[in-house]
Amino acid sequence: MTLTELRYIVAVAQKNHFGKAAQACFVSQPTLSIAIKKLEEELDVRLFERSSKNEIRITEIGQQIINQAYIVLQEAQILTEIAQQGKDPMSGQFRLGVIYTIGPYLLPSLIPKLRVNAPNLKLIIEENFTANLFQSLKQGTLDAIIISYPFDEPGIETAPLYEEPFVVALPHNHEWQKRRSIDPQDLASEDLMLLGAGHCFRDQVIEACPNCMSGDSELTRTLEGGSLETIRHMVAAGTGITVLPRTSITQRQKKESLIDTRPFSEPSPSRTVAIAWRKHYPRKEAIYTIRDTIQASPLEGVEIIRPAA
Amino acid sequence: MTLTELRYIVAVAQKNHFGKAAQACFVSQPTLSIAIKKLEEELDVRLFERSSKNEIRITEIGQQIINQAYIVLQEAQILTEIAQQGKDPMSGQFRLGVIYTIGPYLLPSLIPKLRVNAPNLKLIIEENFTANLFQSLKQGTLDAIIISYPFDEPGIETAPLYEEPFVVALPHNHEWQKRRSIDPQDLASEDLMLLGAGHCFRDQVIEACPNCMSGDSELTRTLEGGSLETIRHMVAAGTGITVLPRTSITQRQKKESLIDTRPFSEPSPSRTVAIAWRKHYPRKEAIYTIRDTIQASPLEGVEIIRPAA
DNA sequence: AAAATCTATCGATAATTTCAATAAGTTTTT
DNA sequence: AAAAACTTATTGAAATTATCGATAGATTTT
Repeated sequence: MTLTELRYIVAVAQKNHFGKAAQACFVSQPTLSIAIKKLEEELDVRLFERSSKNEIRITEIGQQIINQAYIVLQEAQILTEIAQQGKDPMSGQFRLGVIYTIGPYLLPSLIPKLRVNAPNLKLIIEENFTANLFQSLKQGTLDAIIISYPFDEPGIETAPLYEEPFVVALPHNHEWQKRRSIDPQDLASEDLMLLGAGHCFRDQVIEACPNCMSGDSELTRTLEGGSLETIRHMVAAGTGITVLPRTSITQRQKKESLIDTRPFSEPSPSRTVAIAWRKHYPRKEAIYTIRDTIQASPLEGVEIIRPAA
Repeated sequence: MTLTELRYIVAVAQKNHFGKAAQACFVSQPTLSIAIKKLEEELDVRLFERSSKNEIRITEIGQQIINQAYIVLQEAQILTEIAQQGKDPMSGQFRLGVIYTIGPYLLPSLIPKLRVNAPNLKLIIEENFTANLFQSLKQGTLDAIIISYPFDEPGIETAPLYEEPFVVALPHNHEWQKRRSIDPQDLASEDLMLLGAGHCFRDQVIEACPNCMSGDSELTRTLEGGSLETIRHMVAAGTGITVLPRTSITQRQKKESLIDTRPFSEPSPSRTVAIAWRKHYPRKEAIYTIRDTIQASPLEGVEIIRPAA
């Protein structure tokens, strides 16, 4: 049984005439006759009662089968309509994962812009650790993730978005207030508060600032489940200092905040934020749009990166 | 789009593996790959995300399309089931027409026998004049009709069932009581009651009995819309005599009835009862079964006719 | 590097579809 | 009765499509 054969019998039922049905199907009359004969043989059922002169008649069972054939064809039509409607790569769900230390700063500006640049894209956001995001990406639960380099996994492609410097956050009364910039080495002597294990930002800070964890203070373990915002409030309260990614500090926040920030002395430690997707992901256009949207109006204080390519 | 292609994509979705899906479809892997590629090109949609090592992934739109493909295949399956169930020519509706002067005598014995011989045949009966039955047969509203010869129409085939003699019906007190048989010529002198126009039996009696309608009595017009049973009661009441087909007289009726019957003198006038159907009617088996059922246990007093064939 | 595991592609062959021409069967007209 | 008209079935050739085995290409694992 083929869809073509079903189209033929429906046409014959409508036209009550093999020749006219063939015309309506844009085939010759023998083509249609043979196809119907083949279907009748396959089903072992006589669908039409042919008579030479008068119009043909549909058998009782033939009518039932033609009704069902019509249903099959309608469902097939719906299938093509689904394909038609969904073939725009810029429409449908797009599940984007973002790590904890980027999401709160990047998404507020990104989401409204994407609403404009890709109005049919139904964005679904998940914030999590890099490791969890990667698992979901590999598994297919996420379409793309925004993470920090280094990130190199088989079957996964990445594109850098921007380079983001780290800054030091101080309480208002801190003695480093008078410094213009901070040397990473100096952090070893301070009460440094960091995120818990699992946050790549924690590892990056530790790597950038030699011996900063030498004390391995009680404080660190206390903050195991916390967020950058929690730490920021603790800095304001004078509990200690911390290192923040530059994008967590907006111009507006700088003025109103209870903390002060200082850049590191050059070369400043930094992280490269990137977007990653499965190598064979079919809707790369959507990913490129997200990348371009982010790069078209970068967050304060970052340096956008365009790959050599 | 073909049903085969839909089967392939459903298989791939189930197996998550092109090779295993191909095996399940009993085709080689290249066959399946090419078919899916062709469908993807036709729909202009990527259904699967292929990666060399890991299992394949279904795209969002692909999942929607596969769901719909499953529906299409299910409906196609239902179609074959309809065909399977309905392909027995001895099942389904069978619309049988019978003329007024046969139905009441033939059907009471025929219907129960057919219930046994063709238990799945849903018999639907229509009684009418020959002309109306013929129209319905030609139009396809009836599958077969039981009529009396002569009956010769283009596109219609017939088979004789039995030869039925005519008999004379008399009131108990009639002077012909003493006769063993009646000569058709003698009817001309009697008050003969006949059916109205349209009944072929009327015409056959008139043809068989010369001058019987010479008087063209008032009575005849009175009976225009009547039935044989009405006339029978009028004979019993002594209003006149009539001619009846032999099958309207059963053994039991003979004893209990208020009328007497006498055969015609040989050669007796008679009618040939036959079954007729459209030449290309596809369920001839059903017709043959009806014919054979009637002939296997003929009504009283008839002579069954087997065609030379 | 090599092996293993997928899917894609190639080239040849088999099967199917398609058409024009025409046959065969009926009915209507002449 | 023969011819014309009309309809579906059949035939034979050509084009298209489906199929397979072999193998290439890509990627991950050993």
